[in-house]
Amino acid sequence: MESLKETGARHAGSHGRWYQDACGTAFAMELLGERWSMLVVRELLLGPRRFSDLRAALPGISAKVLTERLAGLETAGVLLRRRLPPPAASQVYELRAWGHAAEAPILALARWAAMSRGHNPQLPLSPVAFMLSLRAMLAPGPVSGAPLRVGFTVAGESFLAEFAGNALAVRRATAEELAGADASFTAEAPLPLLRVFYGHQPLDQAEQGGVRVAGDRAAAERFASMFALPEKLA
Amino acid sequence: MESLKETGARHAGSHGRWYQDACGTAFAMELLGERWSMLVVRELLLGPRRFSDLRAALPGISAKVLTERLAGLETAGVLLRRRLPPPAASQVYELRAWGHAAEAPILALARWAAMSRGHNPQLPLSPVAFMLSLRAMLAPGPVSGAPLRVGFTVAGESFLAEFAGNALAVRRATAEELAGADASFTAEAPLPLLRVFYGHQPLDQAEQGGVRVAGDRAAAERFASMFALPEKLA
DNA sequence: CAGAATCCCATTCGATACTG
DNA sequence: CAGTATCGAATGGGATTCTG
Repeated sequence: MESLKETGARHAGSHGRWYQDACGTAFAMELLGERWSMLVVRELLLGPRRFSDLRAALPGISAKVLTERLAGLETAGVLLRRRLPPPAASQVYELRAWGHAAEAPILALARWAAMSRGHNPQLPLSPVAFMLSLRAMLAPGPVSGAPLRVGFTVAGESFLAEFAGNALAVRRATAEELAGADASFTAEAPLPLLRVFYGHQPLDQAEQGGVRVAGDRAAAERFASMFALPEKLA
Repeated sequence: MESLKETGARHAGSHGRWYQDACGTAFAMELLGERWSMLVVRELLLGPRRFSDLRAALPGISAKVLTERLAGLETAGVLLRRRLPPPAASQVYELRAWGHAAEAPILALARWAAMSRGHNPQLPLSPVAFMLSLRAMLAPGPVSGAPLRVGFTVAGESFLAEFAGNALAVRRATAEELAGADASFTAEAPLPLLRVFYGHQPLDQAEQGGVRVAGDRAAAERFASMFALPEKLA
């Protein structure tokens, strides 16, 4: 058993109230349980973001609260603040290794919530949240098949999804990388893409609704069929 | 109490402020993100509990807050309140199927928190939280081997852990069921057991520290060696 | 024991205004 | 753009009391 000294010291990043509970879940909720904290981490899971990026992705958060959450998460050791090299005089927030490991519980929560009736997928969704949903909702089991590289451009942000060996990796990408993909989806907003990936909407119908599909159409079809929302539970 | 006015069809169980976000993580945090909510669910994961059981397991929660959280979780569809048959005139709270499915994200959060330095395992721990930690920290990979049934009595509460096919099931048990187990651990509090399961403390040393080991000692040894805290991340 | 009802203070939120 | 400062309003939560 590790030493863990500190008689009565509080956890870093704690918000002044803390559970006296050794359970990891309790500790996790001290770190991520404040309003907005987990969504801030979510937005950082696909790479560093600036203050204004985060505000844009989290409609409803105020500058004050975002500032407070970023400071708390930094103190907690979840993320760090990095100043970009001179050309760009700006600052970005970036997850540390441990912060990045929060992806697993975050996706697990998303899968759980999606099993609820009452979950409303019509609300706004950030591009990052949409891309992460693909990782959350990749149908399990032997879906395998040939590797697949699929590009996404959603609301101006580009990503590359790489499927290989029954796992799906997602990262931000440049236009050049998207050119090398097997297929690409482009949309002004995530909502029409949700219809394709979780609503079983056929591709040609989606193209009426603001989705552009480029590249190998069969690959796009196969990729889209790999995702499904979990069944609802009572 | 919340009156649920408003035409806008808010999410059930929402606490009046809500994220406008279709992401499942956001919805999950609306349901479980309030202080104490997730820990209440945790305490129900191994079966129904009474109001006073929950208060005892969650030191620091007030009657008012517990009442509010139970009401909110019931409205959200996570749990339901059941009146026991006449002999016992009391009431219990019980997870619904969907509520029970929250075990996956709850354990994922626990694993994540355990990867942090700063996690203090010396704090008090409820018997349920300890038993769940076994499910969270079962070492992955081909640990297999013969099935194993191990009893636990912690602070007067008894459980049976059944390992088979690389999976570990845990449930409450009666004294008779414990008698049929391959081995049994008994302790007044979870802390000394933590030293055995996560601190690599040898059994005979643990027996100096308030742990009683009964039954097949080799089985007890093998079982204890199946668990490990995840490695810390920076 | 199980909870509802009150009281009341500390914290927190969001909006707005302001600054480098 | 990236925050800070301030302020009124809402909420949270602990303690206490009351009831069946």
